[in-house]
Amino acid sequence: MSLRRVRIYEVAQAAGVSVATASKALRDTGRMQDQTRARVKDVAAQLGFRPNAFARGLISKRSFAIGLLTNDTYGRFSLPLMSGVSDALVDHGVSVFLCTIEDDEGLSQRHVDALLDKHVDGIIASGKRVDRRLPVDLSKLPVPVVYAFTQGPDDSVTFVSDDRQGSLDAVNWLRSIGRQRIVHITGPASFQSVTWRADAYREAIGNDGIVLHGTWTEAWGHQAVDRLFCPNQIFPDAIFCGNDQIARGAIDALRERGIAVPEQVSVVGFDNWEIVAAATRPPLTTVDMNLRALGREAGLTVLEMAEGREVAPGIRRLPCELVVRNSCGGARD
Amino acid sequence: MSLRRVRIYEVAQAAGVSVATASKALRDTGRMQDQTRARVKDVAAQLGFRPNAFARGLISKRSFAIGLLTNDTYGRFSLPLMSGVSDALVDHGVSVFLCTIEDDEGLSQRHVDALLDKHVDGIIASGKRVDRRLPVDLSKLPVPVVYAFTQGPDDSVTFVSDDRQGSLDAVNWLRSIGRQRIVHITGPASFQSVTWRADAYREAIGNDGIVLHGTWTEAWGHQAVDRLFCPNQIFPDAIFCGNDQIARGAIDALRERGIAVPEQVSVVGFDNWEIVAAATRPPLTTVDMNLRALGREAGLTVLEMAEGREVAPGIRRLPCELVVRNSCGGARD
DNA sequence: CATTTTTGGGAAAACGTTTTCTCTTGCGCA
DNA sequence: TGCGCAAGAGAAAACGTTTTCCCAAAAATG
Repeated sequence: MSLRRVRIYEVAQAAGVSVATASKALRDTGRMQDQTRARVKDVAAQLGFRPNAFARGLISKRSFAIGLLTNDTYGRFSLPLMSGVSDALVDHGVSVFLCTIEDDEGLSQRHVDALLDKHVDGIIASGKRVDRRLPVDLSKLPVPVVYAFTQGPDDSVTFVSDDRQGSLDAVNWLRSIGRQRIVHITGPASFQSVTWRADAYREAIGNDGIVLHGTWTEAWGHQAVDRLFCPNQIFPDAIFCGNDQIARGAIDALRERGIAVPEQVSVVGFDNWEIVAAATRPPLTTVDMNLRALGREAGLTVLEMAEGREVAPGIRRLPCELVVRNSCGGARD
Repeated sequence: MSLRRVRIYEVAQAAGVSVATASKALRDTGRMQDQTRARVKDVAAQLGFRPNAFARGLISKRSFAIGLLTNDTYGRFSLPLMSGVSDALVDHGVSVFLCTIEDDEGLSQRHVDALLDKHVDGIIASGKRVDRRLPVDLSKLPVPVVYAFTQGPDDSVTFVSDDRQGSLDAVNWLRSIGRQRIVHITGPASFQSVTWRADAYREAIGNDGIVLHGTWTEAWGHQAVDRLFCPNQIFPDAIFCGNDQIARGAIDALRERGIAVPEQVSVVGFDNWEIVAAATRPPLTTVDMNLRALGREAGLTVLEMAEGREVAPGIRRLPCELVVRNSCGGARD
């Protein structure tokens, strides 16, 4: 390992110009003959010159690094987000520090301190719950902060998915394939996203409907089906589930009762968590929150702010997308 | 945002010493009266002085950042690993760049270039498969590299889990609770880990046993059970599965056939993928590869190398751990 | 008391860029 | 011919530390 790195000084010498001219040639600034510029660039490429980030940062105050803070240890939400951020930024030469802080205030602070010490160009705060804050105050940092899939202060730039639109799409899809008695099995009422999704469900079916609250687990999906499909009752012909795990539990329960999915009952999930959605039998039609896209937007936005452009605060809702598999029947036109 | 950062110059002034003395006081080097040192430190703390990482790096050539490269987009393996790395290093002031490179050579190269440009102190290469290499050559980089859960060159420092020991533990546990007819349902024979686990299985039961190869899916677990439990046959009384998804498929299939788990058949998985292992009914007893510990070791090792200490190349196998839940019956003493 | 050694601390160089001046040269124009 | 101006390029300052000398005073030594 360790070939000595070549400095701009060497490039300048080899090209027969001064260091100043070499720098200007490479950065496309200053005035000089096109020929000179080309020659310097050639030499630099040949020598494999890569400017020293420390020296450059010392002057420009930019590190081309950002931090992604998350309390989602499991990566359910933060990984697609991260992937989007990274995607959007790698071509700008920006790398991403991932810091998982699991609701520990001390740990969070240490991570944030480490990020600030390294002069990150910005921070993206993200979480596993859109209606909770991270256990650390990022509001008076010397770098720009954007929030994605977590709650920020009032005047912050925040990206979330449009749960209402996603839910409307899901329920309307069920209606469009002829389903009439659609119920909603979902998570704890204390979650903001539960409210959004349930409200949209009611809005789409045009009446109060049936909303069952429980936990975010397969077990609850099971149990809810047991409750809905007891004898001497008119059975639902479709279930809109608050997440994919509930949907999977529901589908398993339906199969155990000999009720055919999707022939007799259609099931839609929420999250498009591949590992769950692809393993259900039949594979699950579900709402994808487009977290990668969310990450991309968040990444580009924090970069803009780092470059000094003003960004209006507010909540940006990015559209969800219904991913049609086989748990509903019908076929999207 | 943006309170001007205080420079060491201001600290020196406020403490009535020179910049040189201030630096030495803070870094615990040089010679001076204890009282002077204490005073400088006090003032620095009071002013909230944080040394500029660019200036420092320019001299020390250290960034206190490392890169974690992985092609495991889904994070199944890389997230626990990352978590361990980060854990071990955050208290050394080191942050971790996460780069997911999904088997794309160009993308990999861009990420690696970005890391080198930032003068990372080291790189940890990791993957989703222990017998595959990343699509990029890290062998002649100017920074130390360690490999974790992926294959490196022959003379590299590599960390993997001890699949043999983990498998022996699992099968011996089944034997210790009285199981006699133990079969092994696992993934494609082309995987190194499949071979390790199957060999250990055979070693533990002392004969050839029954090994069924298929895919890493629930569907295969299902199917394999269908094949094993056809009438007019002596049924196995335990299944050692190559991963948790297969185990889940198997358990579901057993339940559908009215075979009681764990009363009639014990099932053990591999991976301890919480989301699967905790959702099976009953919850799955399974082998945990201790990826966090793996990450911790890899992190500390790459740091040692960054600090210039020699580390002997070779493959380090870290122990697995059997996590006992309810899919086997019995109870560990 | 004279010399050497140690102690405490400062001046300045170094790290590798970018950027702001400044300088020379050549050219157009009256 | 003399003047102004633009083009092209370089010298040097700046960024904020760390580190290497160096120096004066104090202490130890003979």
